Amino acid sequence: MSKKTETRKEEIVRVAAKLFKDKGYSAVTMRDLAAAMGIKAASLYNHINSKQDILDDIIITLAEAFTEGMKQIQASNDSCLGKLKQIIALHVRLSSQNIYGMASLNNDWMHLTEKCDYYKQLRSDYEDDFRHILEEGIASGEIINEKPEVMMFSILTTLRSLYIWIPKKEDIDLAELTAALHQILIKGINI
Amino acid sequence: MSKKTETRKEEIVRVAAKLFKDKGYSAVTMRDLAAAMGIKAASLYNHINSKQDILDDIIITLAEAFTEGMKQIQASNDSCLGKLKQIIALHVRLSSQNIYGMASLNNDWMHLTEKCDYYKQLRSDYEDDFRHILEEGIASGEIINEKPEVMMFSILTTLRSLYIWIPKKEDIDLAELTAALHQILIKGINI
DNA sequence: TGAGTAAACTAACAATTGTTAGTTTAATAA
DNA sequence: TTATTAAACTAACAATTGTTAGTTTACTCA
Repeated sequence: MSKKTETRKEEIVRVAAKLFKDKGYSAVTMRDLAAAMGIKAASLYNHINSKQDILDDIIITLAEAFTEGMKQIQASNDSCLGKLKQIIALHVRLSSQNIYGMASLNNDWMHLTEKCDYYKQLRSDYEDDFRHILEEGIASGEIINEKPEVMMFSILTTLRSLYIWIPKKEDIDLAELTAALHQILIKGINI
Repeated sequence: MSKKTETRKEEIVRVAAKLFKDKGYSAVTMRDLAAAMGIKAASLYNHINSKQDILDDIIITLAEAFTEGMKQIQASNDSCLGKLKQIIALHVRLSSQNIYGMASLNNDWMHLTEKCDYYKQLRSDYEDDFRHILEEGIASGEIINEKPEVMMFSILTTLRSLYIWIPKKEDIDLAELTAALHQILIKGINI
């Protein structure tokens, strides 16, 4: 019952994500996708319902994984800085597992239709949780009291963009990357 | 001879950038743009040559402004940390002056055609200059010796994404934002 | 008044879009 | 063998795309 081999539908979604990363959802045609699969466009519809459904699948799956990860971090008894470190690790893990999907998540979420409100709610909740951790850290004296909004924006933007950068750096291992990000994002870069 | 009033063409490019920010270049049609201008699509062609030219205009203008800014920073006698502070100020200034254009620069550069190689060269040179400043800072002991590639990625990603975030924060003034970014990106967020 | 011009218009084009309908192929299970 | 089924195919559709050609409108300046 274990799904060790991917279905044809999963293969299509995976290849689509790759194309979406390079040109964006709108610029990728079903004929482009079919060619990348080695079949004709009409044949895609034996496996998927619509182009829209492919995008929904890619984005919502990832967004829910982030939500799930955040819930586990919240439930941990870690310090605020410890939770931040866990968030960094979460982004490194999910981004490296699904580089192409992360591109759609970041750049093509506005092309969602029925699922768009749901996605925006997940993202907004995630940011609220993140902000809350920072504010707790400020209250407890773990984190400097300097514009938590700018802090969150800076850290989250970096983490959300990891997908751009990870594939270029195959020499660096993920634990090493996580550690470097922790140093740079939390402790700063000056002596 | 001073261009105090914008030409019709400039107005079209400005409105186009606004639309491109929301939906991306590929998803914006010339009929969308015309409707936003209050005219018919064919009328746009009295002022512009093609949809492609609009994107070229938006992106190359901005990319050259960043190149010019970086050249001036390089020419200054500032310390490495001082130059980093100047880079932060440069991004805050250009991003706040052209929020919509920054979206195209970040998300739609791959839809450039003839100008794409030129753009990529400008970007690559900019990153080389940035990396060089960091490496000098490490050599001189101003900056920690921790993976300059990750450092550059983190800082540059945050600065490049300012456009997402600046319009939402009209209460914060730009000098204040620059100062907060300097604290957070350079000095870190922990006590 | 009349010429010139900037900037809009209508109408249409060829190409491309996502998608559907109906059919064929090839492999599997009875 | 025969029946079933997954997955490909061809052909076509209606809508939308960027763009062109030719025309009209309205304002400026001599």
